[in-house]
Amino acid sequence: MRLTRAGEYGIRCVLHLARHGKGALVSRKEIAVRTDVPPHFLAKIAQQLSRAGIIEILQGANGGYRLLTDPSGITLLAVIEAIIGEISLNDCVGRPESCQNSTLCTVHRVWNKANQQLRATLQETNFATLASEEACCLTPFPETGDHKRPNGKK
Amino acid sequence: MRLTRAGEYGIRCVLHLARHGKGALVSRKEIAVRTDVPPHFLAKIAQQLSRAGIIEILQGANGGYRLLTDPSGITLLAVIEAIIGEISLNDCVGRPESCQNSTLCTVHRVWNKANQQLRATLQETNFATLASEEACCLTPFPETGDHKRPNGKK
DNA sequence: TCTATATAAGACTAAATATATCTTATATAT
DNA sequence: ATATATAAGATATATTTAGTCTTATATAGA
Repeated sequence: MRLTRAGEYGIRCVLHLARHGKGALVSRKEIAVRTDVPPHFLAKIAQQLSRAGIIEILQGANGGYRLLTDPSGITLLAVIEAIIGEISLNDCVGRPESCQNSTLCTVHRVWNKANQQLRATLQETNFATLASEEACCLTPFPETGDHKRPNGKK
Repeated sequence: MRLTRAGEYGIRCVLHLARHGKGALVSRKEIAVRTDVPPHFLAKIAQQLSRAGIIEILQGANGGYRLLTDPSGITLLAVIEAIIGEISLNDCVGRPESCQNSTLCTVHRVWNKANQQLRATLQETNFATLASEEACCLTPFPETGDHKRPNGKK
């Protein structure tokens, strides 16, 4: 498991849409600017959210994105997994062939427990709650628009 | 957070040592073969475990590694964080300057909660327990010794 | 129907990270 | 002294992630 930039951006996107409520159409450009996500990158993320049934994409002039369901029915888990796939903390790298019986492996049991807990926690949170509170990952106003990679670590 | 190969290898290494008990000296070569970890890579990992005070490294002829403390006092969390640093699910990428007040941000609160849970779960597990049970990540007998990257996904 | 505007989709580039190896140096038992 | 074992850092390679660019498609409105 790793919350990639794409996953983070997906959360921002849905959070922004959630503040407009279910069905409200918001242009990709507005979302991109307000959430500080590169427009083309946002397009990809939106496609994944669309395939997951979370948003609807409207093409053409005056197009944009909108939530298909009420924010209260959209969990943090659903959004994240729409982007990065099902969360799994333990990749069981190196020796997958011998890991079929992972119920026998004590190490994997721990990882699996942790994994379940993590997914449960993320599932408890919905975007109605998130949108009603403060978030530091949405800009109140347009930004400079530069998207050089920060070289922050980890 | 991501359990890298190095982290996985670190667990295997300590698990193998734990089966020999505190203070028992095991050569790097033996560990490398039995845990299927490239010897030079193991050396690096061992250095991190050593700096973390988990193992002691003995140089010279008949050298090797050994646990400094009883396996029951070594947690899964300690080993993992010795290798990959403190676990953090949320990198808060993109906008670290505005994330100082993460207590205000509802999204971060969720991540932080999940993060605490995860670390707690990994801390509950010690290597005496792990070593007493079956594990699928240790080979009973020496392997071929080839270390091509598996191209398994995710 | 034409034009402007908006997104779709995939190729492509660049950067960061992870993984593994190689070389030279150092320590220790015999 | 010598053989054996690990230390430490440089280097190479692969993979993944992040972001951009180009061409195609869809829609509203003149």
